[in-house]
Amino acid sequence: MRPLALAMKRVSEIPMTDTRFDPSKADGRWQRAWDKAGTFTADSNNEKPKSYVLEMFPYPSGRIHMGHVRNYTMGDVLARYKKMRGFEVLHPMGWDAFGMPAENAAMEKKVHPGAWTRSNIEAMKAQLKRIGFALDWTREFATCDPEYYGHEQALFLDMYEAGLIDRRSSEVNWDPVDMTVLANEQVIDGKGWRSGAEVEKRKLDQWFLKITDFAEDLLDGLGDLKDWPDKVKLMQENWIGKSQGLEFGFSLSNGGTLPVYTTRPDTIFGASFVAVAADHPVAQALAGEPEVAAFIEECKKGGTTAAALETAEKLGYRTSITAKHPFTGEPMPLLIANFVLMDYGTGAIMGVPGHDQRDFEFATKYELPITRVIARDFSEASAPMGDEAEPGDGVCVNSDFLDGMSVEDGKAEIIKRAEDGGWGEGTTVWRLRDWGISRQRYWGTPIPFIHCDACGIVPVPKDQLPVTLPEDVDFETPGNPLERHATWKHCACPKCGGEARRETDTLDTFTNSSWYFLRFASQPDDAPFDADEIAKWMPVEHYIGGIEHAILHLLYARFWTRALAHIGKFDVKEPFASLFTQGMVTHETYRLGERGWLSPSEVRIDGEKAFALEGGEEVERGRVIKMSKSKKNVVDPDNIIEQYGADAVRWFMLSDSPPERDLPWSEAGIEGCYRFVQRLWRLFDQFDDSAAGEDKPLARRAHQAIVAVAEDIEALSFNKAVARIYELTAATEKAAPSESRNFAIRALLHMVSPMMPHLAEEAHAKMGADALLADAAWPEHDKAMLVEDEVTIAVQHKGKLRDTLTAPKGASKEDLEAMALASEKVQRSLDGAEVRKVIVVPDRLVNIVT
RNA sequence: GCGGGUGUGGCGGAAUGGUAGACGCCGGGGACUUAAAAUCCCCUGAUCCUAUAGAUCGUGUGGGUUCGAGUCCCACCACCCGCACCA
Repeated sequence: MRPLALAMKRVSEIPMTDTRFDPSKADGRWQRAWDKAGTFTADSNNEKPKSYVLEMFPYPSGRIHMGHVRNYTMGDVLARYKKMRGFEVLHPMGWDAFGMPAENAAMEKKVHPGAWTRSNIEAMKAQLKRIGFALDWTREFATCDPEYYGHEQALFLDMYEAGLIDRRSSEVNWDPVDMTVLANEQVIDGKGWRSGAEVEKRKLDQWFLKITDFAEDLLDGLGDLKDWPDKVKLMQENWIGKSQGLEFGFSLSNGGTLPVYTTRPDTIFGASFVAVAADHPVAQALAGEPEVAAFIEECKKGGTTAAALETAEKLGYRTSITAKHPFTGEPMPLLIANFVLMDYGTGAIMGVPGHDQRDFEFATKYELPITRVIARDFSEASAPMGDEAEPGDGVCVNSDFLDGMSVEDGKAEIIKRAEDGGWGEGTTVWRLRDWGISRQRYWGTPIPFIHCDACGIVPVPKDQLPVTLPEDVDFETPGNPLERHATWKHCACPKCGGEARRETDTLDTFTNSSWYFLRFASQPDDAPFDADEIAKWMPVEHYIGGIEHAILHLLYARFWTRALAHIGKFDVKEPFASLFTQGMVTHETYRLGERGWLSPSEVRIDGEKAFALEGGEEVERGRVIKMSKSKKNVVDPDNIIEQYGADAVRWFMLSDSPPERDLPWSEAGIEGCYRFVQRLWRLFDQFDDSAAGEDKPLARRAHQAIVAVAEDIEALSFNKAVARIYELTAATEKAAPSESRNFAIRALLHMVSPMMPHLAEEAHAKMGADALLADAAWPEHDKAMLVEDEVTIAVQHKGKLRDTLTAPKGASKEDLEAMALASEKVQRSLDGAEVRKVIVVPDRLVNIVT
C-alpha cells in the first residue's frame, strides 16, 4: 500500500473542517437522513411523470464486488437525476436468492441454504447502504421468500391453464456434477455453466415453458427496441434463429418416406445423396445390423466442444436404402452421417455438395457426385467446381425448368411446385427450443404439481399455495434432497383425495428473475402484482446490467412479459424500454513464481516495477483483466469506502472510461477522485453571500455546463459529464468572487449531487440550507447565456492550421476572409502565392486554397 | 466458418466532415514549509531547429472522395466478444 493510502486513514480521524470533508462522518449522516425522510420511497399516487430505473438484482453470494458498485452507481445517478428533473422515480433493489451456490455452501459448510442466503443478504445490504444508493428499500424482497415464490407458482399455474406449459419426455442436458438438468442456454461449449462439467444426454420427464410459441413475436419485438444495444438484439436474433425453407418427403426404396428440411430448395437438382442423423428412426431401424450399430456408437463418441467439432471428421455410413429424387426420379444413396443433428429440422438432409461446404467435404470423402447448379452467370454453367463449395448467390444452372432463375426465384418456384404437388411445403424452422425448467435441486421454487396414480398430473389448488420448501433437509448425499425427504413429497391428491406425490423438481432460477421487475412495481398480498400499478410504472425506463445476460435472462424476461400479457394479466409487451450493458471493472494482475497470483494488497508498485510486500521479490505485472477471485486481482469495495468514502468511489466508477467499456481500477485513480472530492469541498466553502458583480464568461460557462452535463447524463456518457464538471470547477476556482461565481458554485453543487450525494448534501447544509438537496431540482439555465459573443476562428492554408483569430460571433464571410488574409502568419505561409479560393465556415474557420 | 465490436500520447480516453489529443492519471519543474503531508502554479505527442519563433510528421496499414478526413467510401491487418456441423 502506498504511503498516501496510509495517510488517508489518519485523515478520516481528523474532524471535518472548512478545508477537509470527512466522509466517515458525513456519509452515514446523510444516508440516515434520506432513510428517515423516505426520500427515495416511490409513490405512484401523484401526478408526476413516472420513471422506473432498474439494475439487474444481485445474487447474494456474500460480498458486493466492484462490478456491482459500477452497475448500481450508474443506475443511481440516473435515478437521482430523473428525480431532480421532476419524475417520480422507482429505483428498487432485491435479491435473486435461489441457486446452486447456496446448496454448495450447505454441503461444504453444513449450513442451511436459507440461513446462508439470509446472512449474505444482510451483509450485502449493509454494503449497498454504505455507498449511499437512492434505493426504495420498502420494496425489497428476496426470490426465496415464500410470498414471492408462492406468487410465482400461481403464475406458473396460470400459464399451465393457458397451455403454455408442457410436461414431456425429452432428451436433456444432464450435469453430472450438479446432478441436474440444464437448459440449452446454460450449456457453454458442451459444459455446465456453473460446474464446468462435461454435459451428458439423458432422457427424462421434464417441464417445459413453450417459449417457441412466442418465437416469431420475440423476434419481431426486437425491432421495436430502439434503445437496446444492437449487439444484444443481434445475439437474441441469432439465438432465436429463424430460417425459412422447404420441408418435403423423399420416397425411399424400402417403402418409407423420409422428410427432410432445406433452406436451399433452389439447389434441389444438385442433390446427390440423402443423410440422416445417427439417432434418426431410419438409422435406428437398421441398428440390427452390427456394422450399423457400431457406426452409430462411433458417432456418439465425438465431443461436443467447439474444438472437437472444428477438427471432427465427417463420418458417413452408406446404407442399402436409396431415395428417389422428386424431379429426376434418380435413386440417391442414403447415408447415416455424424454431422446431421437430430434436433434441428427433421434430422435428415438432402446433400447438395456443390453449394454446401459440409456436404462438399462429405461427398469428396465418400466419392459422391458433385454438380454445379448455381453459377455466377448463366454462361458459366459448365465451369468446373473448385476445391470448395459455392454457397453464394447466383443463377440456377443444370436445373431443368429452373435454369436462368435467380436463387430467390428458384426457391419460390420449387416451394410452389412442392405445395401444388402435395409432396412438400414451405416452412419456418427455429433454432430456439422450448425452455426446460425442471431442476433436480432443493433451493428453488417448488413446481406446484402433484402426481396421482389415478388422476395423473394435478395442479396444486391455488388456495394451497405457496408450496413451501421443507426446512429439515440434509445435503450429505448428492442428488435432490426433496426427493429423499421422509414426508414432504407425500400428499393427498387434490382431485380424488387418494395418496399422491408432490413434484420434487424445482424451477430453474431464471424463472425467478423473469418477473421480479413486476413485483417491484407493485406488491399486493393476494396477487403477484397489480395491473394498475404495472400500467403506471412499466416498462422499465432504464435497465442496466452485464452483457452476460444478453440471451438468458433478457430473453426469458421478454418471454414472461409477453406470456403474462397474452393471458391477460396486463398490457405490456416489452419489459425494458431501454437496456444498457455496462463494462467490467478490471485490474492488473500480479504473479510471483511458485507463490502464484498475488492480490493488489500484497504488492507494492514502484515506478514500472512491482514487488511483493512479503519477501520483497520483484513481481511479474500481468494483463489488465476482469476482477476475479482466481486471479486475485480484486479490490474490496468496503476497504476502499472506508479509506476514501463513498463519493470518491462513486466518482471513480463514473470517470474516465465510457460506461460500456471496461474500467481499469487503479490506486492512483481513486486517489485522484479523493483529491477532487476535497477540492470541490474547498470550492463550495468559498460560496460568498456578500459577493457582488457579474462575471459573464464564468456565468456563461456555468449555463453551458448545466445543459451539457444534463445531455451527457441522459446519454449515459458519465465520463463526459465528469470531464465537464472538472472544467467548470477549474474555471470557477480561478474566478474572483462575484454573483456569477456563486451561481457557478451552486450549479456545480447541484450537478454533482447525483454523483457525490454525501459531499453535496454536506456542503448544501453548510451553506445554510435546511432542506435535503436530494429533493432539489436540476439547475435552470438561461438560454441567452448559452450563446457566445466572440468566437475563435481557425485559419488554414494548404489544409493546415496557420493562425487563430478572435472574431465577433456571426461575423460576415467577407469580414472573416479579410481578417484571415490580414494575418501576418498567414501571409508568411502564403509567401506571395496566388489565392485561388477561400472557404469560410462562419464562426468556425477560414481555409485558403492556393 | 458466420455475426458483431475495437484500434487516437506513457495510460484511461475527448473530438455535429472544420484548431487532434478536452478531462483525468502518470511524469518533470517550481512555490509554500525548519521538514514532510496537503495545497497552489507551470510544463508534458514525436522529430528537426538558427529554440519565447518556426517547420515537418502524427489517430492500426494501403488507397480513394473532399478546400479540409480520427470521422465518409474501398481493400487489408491485429485484438476482443458472441454463435457454431442449424441443412
